[in-house]
Amino acid sequence: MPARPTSKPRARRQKPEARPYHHGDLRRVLIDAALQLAAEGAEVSVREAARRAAVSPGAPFRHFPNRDALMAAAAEEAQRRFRAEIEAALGEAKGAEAAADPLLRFRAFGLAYLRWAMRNPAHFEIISTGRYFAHGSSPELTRDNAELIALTEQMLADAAEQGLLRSADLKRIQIAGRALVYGFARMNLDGHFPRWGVGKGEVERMAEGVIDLFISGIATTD
Amino acid sequence: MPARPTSKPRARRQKPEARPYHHGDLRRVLIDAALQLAAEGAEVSVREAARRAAVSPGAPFRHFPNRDALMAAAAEEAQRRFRAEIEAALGEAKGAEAAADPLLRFRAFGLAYLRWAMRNPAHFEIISTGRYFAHGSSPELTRDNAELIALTEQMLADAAEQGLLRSADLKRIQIAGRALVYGFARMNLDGHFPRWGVGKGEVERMAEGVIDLFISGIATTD
DNA sequence: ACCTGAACACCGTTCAAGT
DNA sequence: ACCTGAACACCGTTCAAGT
Repeated sequence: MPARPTSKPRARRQKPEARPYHHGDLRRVLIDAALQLAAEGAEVSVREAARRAAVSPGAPFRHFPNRDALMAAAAEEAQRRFRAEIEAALGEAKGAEAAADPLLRFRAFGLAYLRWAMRNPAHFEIISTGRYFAHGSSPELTRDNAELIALTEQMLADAAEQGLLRSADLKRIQIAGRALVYGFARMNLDGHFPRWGVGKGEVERMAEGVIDLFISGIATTD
Repeated sequence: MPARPTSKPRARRQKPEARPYHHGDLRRVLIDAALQLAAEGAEVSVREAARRAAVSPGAPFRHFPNRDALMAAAAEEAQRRFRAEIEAALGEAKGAEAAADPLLRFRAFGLAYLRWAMRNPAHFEIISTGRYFAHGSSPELTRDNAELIALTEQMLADAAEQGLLRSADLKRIQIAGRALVYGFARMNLDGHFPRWGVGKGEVERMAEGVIDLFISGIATTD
């Protein structure tokens, strides 16, 4: 949408985007600024977000009680994007033979998870770290997360029903799978891969390899 | 060691612990303060460490060029303790049948890794996170880490030689194993376990279960 | 109803001055 | 050689005052 500088000065409400911000959706703008800052590898500070929104240092506190609340809101937004991509990937996988094979869907899930984490490390961190804010205090984050957990739980239950799993301890498999995938994502984030001899270009291939290793480990051998 | 307040005032060097600090090994004291702060769940700040050492805010900068250097020094100390515990655990395992079975040693390694991480989460974070400082800038951390990596590498090579592994891709197994164990430790650290229905008391048992699941997945079935 | 701008208590870091 | 204490530029947060 182009700006509309030709509108009369003092335009009445209707479209409150005549001047840059000042009256725009500051909340939204602050969240976007926070995500941008993180993506740039910078520390996310309320003041810098305010600066980018061209408002005074105190203005953000009219929309968020404190810094953690801003981070939580940013995390909610990032999680929304994360989820959208995972569900899109699962949607694609559904068309193929994956519809019948729950372990292929499990694989597609893990792959989508890692691909997003590899490509959006800073946003992934905001979602998953426990440092910035109490994850449990956001109902949206809690619900979203529970739904993703339920999704993989169902895949494993289906797999078990079809006799595809060597072990009946689904909870253990699920947590091991999540630890694997979360650990891989965090190794990337925390800069561990150089010392493991995994170069930038190999990371996504290695992600796939590691997922396949895990799945072949839990699957019945036939 | 008890203090020696009976020594003459103005005691010559020899034992520079007559007065609390002020001339003691401030560097050491600051590192310990940083580790204590982390263990208490507080933010580690140079100023607070200085306060605990009863020195002025500028004093630490005579021993560390900046905050990151203090964090790196704290990480080196934590890594030393971490390594000591892992090697002790491997030493014990060596007596038993584990000496002959490289996968049992691999298991003992993973268990010791997770046990330490579960019991010292804040120190584990200082070691492993990439945020506080550039891990590669500390030769000691780099060397220590490389040695631990070489250790597990050797275990897997032995296992492969004895025909205990289903796959010949040792690098992939090694990275998957590390991702599993690192991810589990971080899930604990980042407060994920409540939402996965893993209670405080179950975490260590689950750690064991997850390691066993992984090993049974990579081992030849016989 | 929302924003400004000054203020406060923090923090990392520097630097002259002290011993 | 090492530490103090004041200073500076930041940050989160509050609050009176403006529109």
